[in-house]
Amino acid sequence: MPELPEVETVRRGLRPLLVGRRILDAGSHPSPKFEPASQVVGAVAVDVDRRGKYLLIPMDDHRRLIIHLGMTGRLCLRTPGDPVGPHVRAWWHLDGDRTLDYHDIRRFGRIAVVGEDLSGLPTLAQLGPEPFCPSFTPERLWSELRRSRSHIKTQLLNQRVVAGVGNIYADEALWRAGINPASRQISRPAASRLHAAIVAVLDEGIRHGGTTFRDYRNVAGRPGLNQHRLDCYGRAGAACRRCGETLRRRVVDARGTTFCPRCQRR
DNA sequence: CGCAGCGCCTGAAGGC
DNA sequence: TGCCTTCAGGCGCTGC
Repeated sequence: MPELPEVETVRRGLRPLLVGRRILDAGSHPSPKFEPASQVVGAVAVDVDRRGKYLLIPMDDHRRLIIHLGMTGRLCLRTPGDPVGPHVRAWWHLDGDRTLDYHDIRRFGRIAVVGEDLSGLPTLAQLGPEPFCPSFTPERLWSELRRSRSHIKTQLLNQRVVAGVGNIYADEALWRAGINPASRQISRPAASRLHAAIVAVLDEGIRHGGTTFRDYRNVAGRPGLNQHRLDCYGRAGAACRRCGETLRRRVVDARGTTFCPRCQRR
């Protein structure tokens, strides 16, 4: 489940492989979610950027190739003679005789080519602040959270509040801030703790190459290391590292959620 | 306009 | 052993 740290790790690996390369040919799985891949044939990749969980690849014709990895998306470079994986949903043949393959077992990902207009991608168009950007402040988070009565965890998963947080890092941040995921209102000091926790867990995720539970791999095909450092997600039934209570799992708005019933009281 | 609920997908895991 | 059911979840869409 690629979230911001996983997508950022992919971005860093992909950039040196792709920048300056011309797309000589491309193809895709027959689905509107992947067919736009072929629209960049003939163009040269100028950079590899990221916004939230989206990869944005500006081309020399001023359009951008957008890739969202969904739940199981992977990007990797293939050399001639390498076997083609069974779940390749799109591919771009580059000058230099390499092919960038987009694998996606469950096809939750998406590919688009856009110019200035992002109206075809409303989630990207309305994305909230980048967590590491100075515009993401405790004040801004608190005022955003006060506008809604949804569960706090659900609000963290809303990409308009802050860009790039998914299920794993939402659970980690709420655990670290000592906030119950089913809270609907939090205090100003709690919002401040949550802000710091979001930034910290995402930063640690990036520094450890992302979190691999099952499918996530970087561009080199290797899993991340951050799964060994998580305090909360995936640890239901184990002891809380802060208070020793047994971590519990429940469902919050249809999302599996792990939390500590003692140090994340309502 | 906000938000709850559903559908999309496939492989892994568990039950019988 | 093998079949069936359930689960994982980001996001687009629908409808209240």
